[in-house]
Amino acid sequence: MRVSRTRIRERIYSIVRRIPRGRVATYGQVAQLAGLPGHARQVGYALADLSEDDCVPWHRVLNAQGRVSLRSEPGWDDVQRQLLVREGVEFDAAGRTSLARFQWRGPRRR
DNA sequence: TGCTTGACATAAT
DNA sequence: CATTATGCCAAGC
Repeated sequence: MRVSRTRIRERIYSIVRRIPRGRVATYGQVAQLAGLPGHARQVGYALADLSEDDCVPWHRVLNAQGRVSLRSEPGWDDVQRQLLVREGVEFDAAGRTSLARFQWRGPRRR
Protein backbone atom coordinates (compact mmCIF):
# COMPACT_ATOMS: atom_id res chain seq x y z
CA MET A 1 0.00 0.00 0.00
CA ARG A 2 2.96 2.28 0.60
CA VAL A 3 1.32 5.66 0.33
CA SER A 4 -2.42 5.65 0.34
CA ARG A 5 -2.65 8.12 -2.48
CA THR A 6 -5.21 10.30 -0.72
CA ARG A 7 -2.78 10.69 2.16
CA ILE A 8 -0.41 12.52 -0.11
CA ARG A 9 -1.99 15.84 0.66
CA GLU A 10 -1.81 15.27 4.39
CA ARG A 11 1.90 14.51 4.10
CA ILE A 12 2.33 17.77 2.29
CA TYR A 13 0.51 19.67 5.00
CA SER A 14 2.80 18.16 7.60
CA ILE A 15 5.84 19.44 5.79
CA VAL A 16 4.47 22.89 5.13
CA ARG A 17 3.61 23.27 8.80
CA ARG A 18 7.28 22.71 9.60
CA ILE A 19 8.39 25.71 7.59
CA PRO A 20 9.64 28.25 10.14
CA ARG A 21 8.50 31.83 10.09
CA GLY A 22 10.47 34.16 7.85
CA ARG A 23 11.56 31.25 5.71
CA VAL A 24 10.22 29.90 2.43
CA ALA A 25 10.25 26.62 0.54
CA THR A 26 9.63 25.56 -3.03
CA TYR A 27 6.96 23.18 -4.22
CA GLY A 28 9.52 20.69 -5.41
CA GLN A 29 11.31 20.91 -2.09
CA VAL A 30 8.15 20.31 -0.10
CA ALA A 31 7.33 17.36 -2.30
CA GLN A 32 10.71 15.86 -1.73
CA LEU A 33 10.66 16.49 2.00
CA ALA A 34 7.27 14.84 2.08
CA GLY A 35 8.89 11.79 0.55
CA LEU A 36 7.16 12.38 -2.74
CA PRO A 37 9.78 13.43 -5.26
CA GLY A 38 8.30 14.72 -8.48
CA HIS A 39 4.94 15.56 -6.96
CA ALA A 40 5.55 19.27 -7.03
CA ARG A 41 2.24 19.84 -8.76
CA GLN A 42 0.35 17.86 -6.20
CA VAL A 43 1.75 20.17 -3.58
CA GLY A 44 0.02 23.06 -5.24
CA TYR A 45 -3.14 20.99 -5.49
CA ALA A 46 -3.06 20.17 -1.83
CA LEU A 47 -2.50 23.75 -0.79
CA ALA A 48 -5.30 24.92 -3.03
CA ASP A 49 -7.62 22.51 -1.30
CA LEU A 50 -6.80 23.36 2.29
CA SER A 51 -8.85 25.68 4.44
CA GLU A 52 -7.73 28.90 6.06
CA ASP A 53 -8.16 27.33 9.48
CA ASP A 54 -5.80 24.48 8.82
CA CYS A 55 -2.95 26.50 10.28
CA VAL A 56 -0.83 25.76 7.24
CA PRO A 57 1.52 28.56 6.17
CA TRP A 58 0.79 28.03 2.51
CA HIS A 59 2.09 31.50 1.75
CA ARG A 60 5.61 30.30 2.54
CA VAL A 61 5.57 27.97 -0.41
CA LEU A 62 6.93 29.46 -3.62
CA ASN A 63 7.89 28.04 -6.98
CA ALA A 64 11.44 27.16 -7.94
CA GLN A 65 11.98 30.62 -9.36
CA GLY A 66 11.50 32.18 -5.97
CA ARG A 67 8.31 33.79 -7.15
CA VAL A 68 4.74 33.65 -5.96
CA SER A 69 2.59 31.33 -8.00
CA LEU A 70 -0.65 32.84 -9.16
CA ARG A 71 -3.65 31.05 -7.84
CA SER A 72 -6.70 32.06 -9.85
CA GLU A 73 -7.57 35.65 -9.15
CA PRO A 74 -5.29 38.57 -9.89
CA GLY A 75 -3.98 40.34 -6.83
CA TRP A 76 -3.74 37.22 -4.71
CA ASP A 77 -0.05 37.01 -5.42
CA ASP A 78 0.32 40.45 -3.91
CA VAL A 79 -1.37 39.34 -0.70
CA GLN A 80 0.95 36.41 -0.36
CA ARG A 81 3.92 38.66 -0.90
CA GLN A 82 2.77 40.99 1.85
CA LEU A 83 2.41 38.11 4.26
CA LEU A 84 5.98 37.08 3.63
CA VAL A 85 7.30 40.61 3.84
CA ARG A 86 5.67 40.88 7.22
CA GLU A 87 7.66 37.86 8.30
CA GLY A 88 10.90 39.41 7.19
CA VAL A 89 11.26 37.96 3.71
CA GLU A 90 12.56 40.47 1.20
CA PHE A 91 11.38 40.77 -2.37
CA ASP A 92 13.01 42.64 -5.20
CA ALA A 93 11.35 44.78 -7.82
CA ALA A 94 10.77 41.71 -9.95
CA GLY A 95 8.75 40.19 -7.13
CA ARG A 96 11.36 37.56 -6.49
CA THR A 97 13.09 36.57 -3.29
CA SER A 98 16.61 35.29 -2.82
CA LEU A 99 16.10 31.60 -2.32
CA ALA A 100 19.78 31.45 -1.51
CA ARG A 101 19.03 33.34 1.70
CA PHE A 102 15.38 32.74 2.55
CA GLN A 103 14.83 29.20 1.40
CA TRP A 104 14.21 26.93 4.31
CA ARG A 105 16.97 24.38 4.59
CA GLY A 106 14.92 21.65 6.12
CA PRO A 107 16.12 18.31 7.49
CA ARG A 108 17.83 17.70 4.20
CA ARG A 109 18.82 19.71 1.18
CA ARG A 110 18.35 18.76 -2.41
C1' DT B 1 -11.10 3.18 -17.73
C1' DG B 2 -9.11 6.99 -20.36
C1' DC B 3 -8.52 11.96 -21.41
C1' DT B 4 -7.86 16.67 -19.53
C1' DT B 5 -6.22 19.84 -16.22
C1' DG B 6 -3.11 21.82 -12.78
C1' DA B 7 -0.83 27.31 -6.77
C1' DC B 8 5.36 22.89 -10.69
C1' DA B 9 10.32 21.70 -12.42
C1' DT B 10 13.89 21.60 -15.66
C1' DA B 11 16.09 22.14 -20.13
C1' DA B 12 16.28 24.34 -24.43
C1' DT B 13 15.81 28.54 -27.36
C1' DC C 1 16.83 36.94 -18.08
C1' DA C 2 11.93 35.72 -20.42
C1' DT C 3 9.35 32.39 -22.99
C1' DT C 4 8.44 27.83 -24.84
C1' DA C 5 8.39 22.95 -24.80
C1' DT C 6 8.36 18.53 -22.34
C1' DG C 7 8.07 15.55 -18.24
C1' DC C 8 6.07 14.56 -14.01
C1' DC C 9 2.01 12.45 -11.13
C1' DA C 10 -2.47 12.70 -8.96
C1' DA C 11 -7.35 14.34 -9.02
C1' DG C 12 -11.63 15.35 -11.65
C1' DC C 13 -14.92 14.19 -15.14
